[in-house]
Amino acid sequence: MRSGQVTIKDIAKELNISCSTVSRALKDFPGISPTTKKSVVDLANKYNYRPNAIALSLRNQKTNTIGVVIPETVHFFFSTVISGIEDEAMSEGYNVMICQSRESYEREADCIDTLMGARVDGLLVSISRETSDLAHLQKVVSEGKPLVFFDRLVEGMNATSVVVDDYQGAYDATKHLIDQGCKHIVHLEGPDNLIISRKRKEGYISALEDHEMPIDEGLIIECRDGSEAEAAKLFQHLLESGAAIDGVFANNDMAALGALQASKSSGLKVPEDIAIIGFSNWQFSSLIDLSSVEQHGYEMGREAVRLMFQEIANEDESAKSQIRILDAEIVPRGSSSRIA
Amino acid sequence: MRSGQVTIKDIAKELNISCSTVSRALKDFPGISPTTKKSVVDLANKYNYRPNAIALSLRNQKTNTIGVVIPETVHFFFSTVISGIEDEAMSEGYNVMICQSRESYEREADCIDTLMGARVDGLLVSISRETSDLAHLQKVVSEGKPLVFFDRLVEGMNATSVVVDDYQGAYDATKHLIDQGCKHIVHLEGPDNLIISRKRKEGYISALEDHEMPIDEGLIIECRDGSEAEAAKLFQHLLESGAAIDGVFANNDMAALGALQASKSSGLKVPEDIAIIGFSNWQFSSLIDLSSVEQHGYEMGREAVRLMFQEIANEDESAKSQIRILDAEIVPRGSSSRIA
DNA sequence: GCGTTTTTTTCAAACGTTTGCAAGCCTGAT
DNA sequence: ATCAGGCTTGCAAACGTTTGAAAAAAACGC
Repeated sequence: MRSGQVTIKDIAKELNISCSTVSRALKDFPGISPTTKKSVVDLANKYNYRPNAIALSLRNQKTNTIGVVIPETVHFFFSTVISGIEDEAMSEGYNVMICQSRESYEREADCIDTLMGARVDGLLVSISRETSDLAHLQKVVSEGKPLVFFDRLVEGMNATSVVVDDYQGAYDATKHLIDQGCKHIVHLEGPDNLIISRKRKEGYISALEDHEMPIDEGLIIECRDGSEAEAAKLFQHLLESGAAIDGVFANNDMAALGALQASKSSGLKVPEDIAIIGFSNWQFSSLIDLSSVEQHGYEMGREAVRLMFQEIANEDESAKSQIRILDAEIVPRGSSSRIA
Repeated sequence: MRSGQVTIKDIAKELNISCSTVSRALKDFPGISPTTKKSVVDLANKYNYRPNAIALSLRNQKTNTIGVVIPETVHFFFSTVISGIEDEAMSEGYNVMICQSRESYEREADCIDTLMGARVDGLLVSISRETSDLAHLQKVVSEGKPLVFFDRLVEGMNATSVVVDDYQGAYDATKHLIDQGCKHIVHLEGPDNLIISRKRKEGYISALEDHEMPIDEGLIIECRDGSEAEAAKLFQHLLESGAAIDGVFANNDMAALGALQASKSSGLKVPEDIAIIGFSNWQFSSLIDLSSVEQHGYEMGREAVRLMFQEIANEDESAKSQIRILDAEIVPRGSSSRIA
């Protein structure tokens, strides 16, 4: 018995027939005698034969694998997206190969190189924070490989993308606070170089304008690293300055948590004195009853794969470069709900 | 220009030389004239040549890919393990292919089939909750494919495994509560059919015994689905029964959170009236200042890959079937720390 | 100019699979 | 007998790469 897994050759040799016959017998091709077919199938089962996907890929020039480049898998949101990607891909008989860029440009380029070397049938990419040079991505499309971006929109390249509507989510979140009676709403803003941060800020401002509320630049605070501690410190500072505040819309749930902690330690009641809502609906948010905005990561993953399949199927350029914008959905919880 | 990526053949044709020459030129083989080498390398760069990993795999009978079968990627712990797996694998030039069993036996078998078909060089498996029949795994080892289990130990198969020391972690957690002065410690137990639940319960009991404290079966409560709501309800019930309780060691952080909420809503102060510690050190635990036990998932992932490489390298059976037990480490936080 | 060595290049096979085409065999009609 | 026609099977090439062995080309000594 040979060491590795059984191949068509092994079966052919043992039955003294040709590989062609075995191959055809295994896939119900017409023109194979029932006797032969049975003996082949029996032996294949006995030896637990599995077609060698590598050989198939080489022959068919198709790996049935899609590559995913993502900043981090440990982030709850991204792992949710991956889940959606896997489910949708698996249901179509595709495998998924994941690489983490760790928010590094260099690693991202490496990942793409590796996946291109593995001859994946398409690439799903959420670019790293560092990435501004797009040469490595241009190469991908110039070689005719389907490419779909998700979550993070890439400016300066017209490729198919799936993103969540940050503007609308932010607008709704802010409007929700207004509906709860908030008059002085702080925005804990994300890093200015990210598109999502800007979109969310715009949504916040538009909501205020639409409700004829003043925009107070002093109530917009940038949280650069987006950590809980940073937000808590900055927000505490703001409270101590004596500003009248009764609502917070944070760029992410971590920052919202920071605001929550600062509020409580300042003796303010949530949501009575101050209503708080975050963004992203992290797992912990439901646990601590923090209102947030759901980004539907799972659905985003599935949609990205669906668009990918469209690109793989359509040789023509017709379906290219569309941008799918998914709705963000506010999830009101205890931290912001004053009205029963 | 042909559609797909450039191959050695393309380069050979364009330069009117043979594939062999191109291949050797690209990898600094001796016996290639400098002129030829230069022209080949230049053209390869120009066309952005990348060796076809599929073809290489077929030829070398080695895919440089390891397969991972895991119940869920969205669990924080598992995604941490994956992170470790990826880092260690990548550093050795390996790719990782991940399949989720979704805690289903059938899907698990499917995953393994797929990965075997993809001819991964080795398999890393954390079995599903449903799995009791081990035939699909036996097949893997009988075909000589390296197999390493992680996190969930498999009884009845002697394969290499990496697990965390649940017993010791539970012992330390319980001892920690005792050290904080707790006299009546509840254990919120996990489902009895899981080995980890039993180990943790044993650790809890041993710690009590070693400190000459009575084992009160009434203080051991089974939380079957391990949700926060379930734990809160059961614990609330226990409190209302008037039992004297001043400490809780929960099988996982979700249950611990349930106990925390029930305690607070009953007007008990944490940690003064009741000290609480969970298990797994989920991401939210640090955020809500819940004490827990860290399982070092990242390290577990790396270690699993290291053992895998050992198995791939060692043809002999010498290094087989070892069990690596990683230390669990208690992370004391506000929910249990009475002593400053 | 010819034999000999050295340098450079090519050939061919292999990895596992599929598939168009050709070939073998058998049956029955002429 | 011969041949058409239908079943069944085999051959060979292809996918992209590597590599031992052989061949070709160049360089050298005389």
